[in-house]
Amino acid sequence: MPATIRDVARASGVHISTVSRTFSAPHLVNPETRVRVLACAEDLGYRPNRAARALITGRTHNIGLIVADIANPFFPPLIKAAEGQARHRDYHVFVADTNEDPAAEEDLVHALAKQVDGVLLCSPRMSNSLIEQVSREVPVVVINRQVAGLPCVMMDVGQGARAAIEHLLGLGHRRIALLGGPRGSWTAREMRRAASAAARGGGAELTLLGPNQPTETGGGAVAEQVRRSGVTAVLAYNDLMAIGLIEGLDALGLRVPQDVSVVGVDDIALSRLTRPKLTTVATPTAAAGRTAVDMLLQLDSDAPRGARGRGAASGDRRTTAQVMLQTALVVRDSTGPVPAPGRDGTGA
Amino acid sequence: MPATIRDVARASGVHISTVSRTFSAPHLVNPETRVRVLACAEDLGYRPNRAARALITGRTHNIGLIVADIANPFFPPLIKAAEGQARHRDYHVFVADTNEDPAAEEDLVHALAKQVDGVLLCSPRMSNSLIEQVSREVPVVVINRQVAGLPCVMMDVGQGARAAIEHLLGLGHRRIALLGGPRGSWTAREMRRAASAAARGGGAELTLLGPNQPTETGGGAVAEQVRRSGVTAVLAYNDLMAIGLIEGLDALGLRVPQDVSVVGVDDIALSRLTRPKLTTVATPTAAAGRTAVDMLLQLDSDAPRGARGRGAASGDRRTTAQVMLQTALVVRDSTGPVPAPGRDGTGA
DNA sequence: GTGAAAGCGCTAACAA
DNA sequence: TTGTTAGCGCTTTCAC
Repeated sequence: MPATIRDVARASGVHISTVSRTFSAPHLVNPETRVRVLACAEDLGYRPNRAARALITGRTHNIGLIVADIANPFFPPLIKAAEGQARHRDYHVFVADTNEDPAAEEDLVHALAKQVDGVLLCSPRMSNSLIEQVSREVPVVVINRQVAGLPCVMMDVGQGARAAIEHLLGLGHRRIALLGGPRGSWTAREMRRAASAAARGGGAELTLLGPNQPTETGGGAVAEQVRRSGVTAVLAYNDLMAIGLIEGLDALGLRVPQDVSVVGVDDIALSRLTRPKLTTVATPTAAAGRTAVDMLLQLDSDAPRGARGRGAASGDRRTTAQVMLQTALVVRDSTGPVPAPGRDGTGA
Repeated sequence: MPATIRDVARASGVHISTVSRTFSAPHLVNPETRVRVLACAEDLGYRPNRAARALITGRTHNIGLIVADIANPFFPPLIKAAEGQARHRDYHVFVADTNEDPAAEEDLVHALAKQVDGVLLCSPRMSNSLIEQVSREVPVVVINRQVAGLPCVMMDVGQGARAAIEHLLGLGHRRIALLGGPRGSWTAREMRRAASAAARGGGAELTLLGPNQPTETGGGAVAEQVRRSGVTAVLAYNDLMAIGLIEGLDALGLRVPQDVSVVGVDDIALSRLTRPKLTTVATPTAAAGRTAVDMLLQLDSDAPRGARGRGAASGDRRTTAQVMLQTALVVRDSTGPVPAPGRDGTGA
């Protein structure tokens, strides 16, 4: 039913290769021929079949975007930005959800590999070595993780965690807890490292709680632990956990920020809408999505491809960019001065 | 670099057509040959190229999912559910964002058409006639809208709106406002119709405010109008607007639910986390995503396709299902009894 | 049960 | 500037 290149050729009285050129190398065809072909194409509603084209050019003009959980509010802005940037460059985006399952990540990369020019791996839970391995099958840009030798887009959560701890120190807190994230998370590791250093430098004690599910439920689940630990402030792995924790503390009769200060990470839209409004480390998720797409497409345009170009210099290691995006502490209402001794929730 | 069917054929000493059969019609090949071929394939890391296969079978095993705004919290659960269901059936999903732009919707369908077996149109802003038109190019399932002759998955927001109004009537409210949604929204129209009827039936006066942007900002923007209108309760087009409205009313010194009751629609995750917790009409978004995928794939398996089957009975109108999913009112803390006269925010 | 051959829609040498 | 030819990776008749 849909018109093919042959239909257009027939209608405009030229060979199919001329039609092909009209679309993929217009400058190589006589202007008059071109307008005629274009008119016929328009007429028939012809659009080149990208899949057929990909078969020979080696470029699909598709990319894959693999995330742990589409419904986690951290990801949608990233997905939206990546998709927008990709489409702006005339690429379509496969989105896939792994449900936080490392094995699903690997499967997905393999399944998508033939249909895409590259894959964006967001906050992968796979091991670094596995990532390197799959990156030999299809170009990969990693988001939210550093993998040596691979292009990566990271957010400087280390700096963010430091800023958060210093903010808490400045409010007088000396007993602080870090609500860790999921096992295998690069972000969680970076936060831990930076928060520990900052706490140590400020003469504060940092209690590590975790690993935890990076969700509201995960945050609520540790409320009791937080209470028992006697800390006066908490830095959570992300906003969702922070919000869950605040709810949990509330249920235990502890007020935020009067009894306990809580800081999140990500600055999801939600963090502005809860009561109290959340103090959090804003991460540039949309920028990360755009940047990652640009890097992937850059990689792609460098790489030799296609039926003919195969086996050429495709193995050369070009300098692989690693980008670190800045974060910023946003102080809202969930942090406050350390409570006076005796006023804390564990006492009277 | 990636292994092709020919590599496998060479390695296992059979013709490529035998390898092909091993994957697409295993029962037609001798068990012994089959295991040998499979072993070689495994060995070489061979996976059939779906795009090449699609060229001849006419089935891409991809679907398109077109939404107005990925970052609108209403959509991610739907996207997640649809993607999960699709992948469960061995389909990959292109996700595209139109930024609420009807023209972008049309472009996207055309751009995706050749690469997918069908498209899911979520809350489309296009006209019905345009939807019918594009549905002739590629199978379409419409979500959140009724289009005659096309398969549709709807949520019964009419019933939901009625339940919400009745809930408010039961609390004594007689002056109620309906915060309308965006222009061209089927949901907005259904809500208006049902809410008007229910209000009339209950002897209440319904003030229509809108159309509005279906966002938090859109909700906040009408707070002043709501105050001036003197209503004691508001039914908002969606939760985001309801939450924005509550914020806006708060800024004007009006308390929810003491001064004004507010009901949302959708029951997004967020609605459980704000203060007050939102009373809202829960819509089964995940179920809608799954159902729509199932309907699309059903359609797909009915349709004759492929290079050979072309032009057969592809024009026949099979009975196109239209599914209406139930909604449910969830009463939380943003609704309460009508304030006693004199206590309302416009007075002392 | 397997191989030979044609061809899906398209691009890319090469020749004219 | 245009046409000819070969072929991307795969499936599917049709013989054998």
